[in-house]
Formats: sequence, structure tokens, C-alpha cells
Amino acid sequence: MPELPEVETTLRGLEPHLVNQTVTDVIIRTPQLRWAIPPPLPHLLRNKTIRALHRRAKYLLIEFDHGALILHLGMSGSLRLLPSDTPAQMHEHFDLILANGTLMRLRDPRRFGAVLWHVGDPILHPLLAKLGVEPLEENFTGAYLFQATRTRNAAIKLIIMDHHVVVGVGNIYANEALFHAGIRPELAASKLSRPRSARLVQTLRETLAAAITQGGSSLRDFVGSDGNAGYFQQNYYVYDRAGKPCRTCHTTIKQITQGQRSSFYCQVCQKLS
DNA sequence: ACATCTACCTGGAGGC
DNA sequence: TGCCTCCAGGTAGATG
Repeated sequence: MPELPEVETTLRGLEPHLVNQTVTDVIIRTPQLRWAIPPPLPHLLRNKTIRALHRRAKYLLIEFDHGALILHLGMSGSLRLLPSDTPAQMHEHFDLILANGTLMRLRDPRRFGAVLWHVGDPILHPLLAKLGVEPLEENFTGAYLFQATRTRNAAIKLIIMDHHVVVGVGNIYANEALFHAGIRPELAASKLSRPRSARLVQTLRETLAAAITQGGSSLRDFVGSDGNAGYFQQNYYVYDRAGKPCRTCHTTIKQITQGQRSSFYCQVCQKLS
């Protein structure tokens, strides 16, 4: 389940091996992911040089002089660097073959991911243009979240997962950050006090940043790695711990459904007000 | 503007 | 062991 920390770790692993490399070919093995992979990609990218890699929300941007590849890992996608003669296995849908004898391969069993092409600045692509703030950037502040929640009746957990507000917060980290902030996931967003907004911004940042640090350290050498190195097995405090004791107070962790997704919380440590 | 729901896909878990 | 059903997840897009 690539959440923002996994995408960021993937970016950091790929970046030194891709920037300034020239593409010799593109292989599209499975044309249809979430959307069709543009058929002209091989023609568009052959003999073109990668200039930079960036991340926006959970999108990975591979930038060329004439446009950018926009990649999304969906919920089961991973990228690896491999020697370019490595045979493809099941679910390996897309290769970017480089002049240095390596390739970047996308594996995505559930095919919720995407490979798109955008001419010009990728942040102007319709999928990216209306996204909210980055959780690890300076403009994600307590004041911002407080203001953004004033008119919102929905539960706070749904709001921090709303990409128009703040990007890259998936189910795992939404649950974890709410636990660390001591906030019940069902709290109506408009009832979140100013100090609690500030606290939640802080715990979201800390939770995501800690996962990136942990991922980076577990990922020594991106080349030849099995691609799972970026998926962090962590000791979660509440996520997927229904029925187990709270790590702080030993109360049994509860599970509820919000927006068709599971939420987990400690009814003692996390309060409605 | 906001809230709610559906669809996409497949591996893995659980029941029988 | 095998078969079946159900669930998880991100997020665009439709609908209310």
C-alpha cells in the first residue's frame, strides 16, 4: 500500500539513477492500468534525457525537456531498477529502458496505478492542478487546517484524507496521526479547536516524516532491490489493531467504518473534545 | 460547496 | 486440498 512515505522513498531511491540518463526504449506490456498508457510513449521518449524527478501528492513526476511522465502506484504498485535483460514477470506492466544498461520497471498487481504523459509542466495536469497542500511543506499549518475545517461537517478523518485539503494522507497514516493527536476520528471537523488543529498538523507531519526516515534507512541500495524494501513494516499504534490493547493505556482498540473505510481508535486516549 | 457512493482489480484470508 | 466469498486500498467521477 504505497502511501506518501513509500512514494517519497521510491523517488529518493530512483533519482540518482535516473537523472541525466537517456531513454533508449519504452515497453508497454499491459496497455490498460487505471487509464490507458499512452501508446505513443516509446516514440515520444526514445533518445530523450531525464532532467529531474519530483513528487506531488502520491504522483511521481519524471521530467524531460518536452514534457513529463506522471506515475501513480495505486495501492499495489512498485518501481524497481533492474539490469535491462531481466525477464518480466507477472504484473510487470511497463519498462523505461535506459542507455546505461538498466531499466525502471513498474509492477502493479491490482492495476490501480497510472502512467500518463503531459506536455509542459506536470503540475498543470488536470489530476494535479486542484490538489491541496503538501503535508510536509511549510504552508500546512494549524491555522490552515483550522480555517479549512470551519465549514466542514464531515468527520475529521475524512477531511484529512480529502486531497483538496491536504494530499498524501492515506488510511494508515490518518488513523495513526489521529491517535497521536488524541483526536477521535468521528469528530466533526468544524468542531476541531484551534489548538487541536495545530496538534493534528504536527502529528501528521511527524508520522509521515518518521516513516520516510525509516523507509530510507531500510532501503540501502535501490538498484536490484526487490521493490518491497520501500514498504515499511511498522509497529502501528491503532491501524489494523482492532481488539488489541492500546499501546499506551491497554484499552481495547475499536474499529468503525467511515466513508467505506476502516477506522481504528482508542476510546480513552482519543477524545471528541 | 459539500457529502455520499460507485467503480476499478486481484491477492490473501477466512469459512466450509 | 480446493472452492467460494469477502475485503482491502486510492481516488476520479457521478450523483444527491
